[in-house]
Amino acid sequence: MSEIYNALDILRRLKDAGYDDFEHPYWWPGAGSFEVIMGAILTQNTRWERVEESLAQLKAKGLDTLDAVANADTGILQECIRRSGFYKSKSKYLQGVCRAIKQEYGDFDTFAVEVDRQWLLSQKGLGEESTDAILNYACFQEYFVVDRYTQRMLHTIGFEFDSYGEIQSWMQNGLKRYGEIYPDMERAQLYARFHGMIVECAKKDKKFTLFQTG
DNA sequence: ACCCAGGTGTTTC
DNA sequence: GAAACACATGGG
Repeated sequence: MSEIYNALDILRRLKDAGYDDFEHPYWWPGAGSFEVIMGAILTQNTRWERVEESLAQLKAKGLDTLDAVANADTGILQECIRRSGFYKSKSKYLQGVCRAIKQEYGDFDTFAVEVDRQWLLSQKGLGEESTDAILNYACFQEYFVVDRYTQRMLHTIGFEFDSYGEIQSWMQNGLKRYGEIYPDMERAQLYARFHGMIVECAKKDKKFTLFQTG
């Protein structure tokens, strides 16, 4: 098996192992929609299955639009997302972000076109990962999402980094020639699929044996 | 009973 | 800056 030297090698190995097998081209459920904002906050330090339950609860209460969440009763909102953990903080963040988006951009579609990374980072409850998840999966912008899975995978391979930004740069710079593997794919979609492959690999193969040497 | 999960904010050195 | 801690629920 060939060695891992850069992000392109990782991408190639995941693809060859069959992890590029998605129902949707952008992997994240509801990509391009308001739902991504909800999921990005709800999934913080929480299993995705809990997020799916919360999203279903929210939808059942009609809290699946920007306006509805912005105007929601806080108690109802908290009850819907309780099983995702940190429900008091997260309800505050969800509502705060939705209200800020309404005030600054008016509606989700305008937000998706006009928002930038700095604006998202200035919102309470949105750190680097959640911000990049929204930028990539809701706005289709070219930001690679660095999550705990990605960090663990890189550590398993033997790479050490000091910060989120270093990892993101290393991944994005290393993917400059991704066209060798995916000739006709948009860069934003490539980032999304790559991140998706890492997550699916992590779930199936918690120790990342696919990347263990020796 | 203990540890972890698709993080982030606050406090403290 | 970068550690240490709180935030909360639920499954292995």
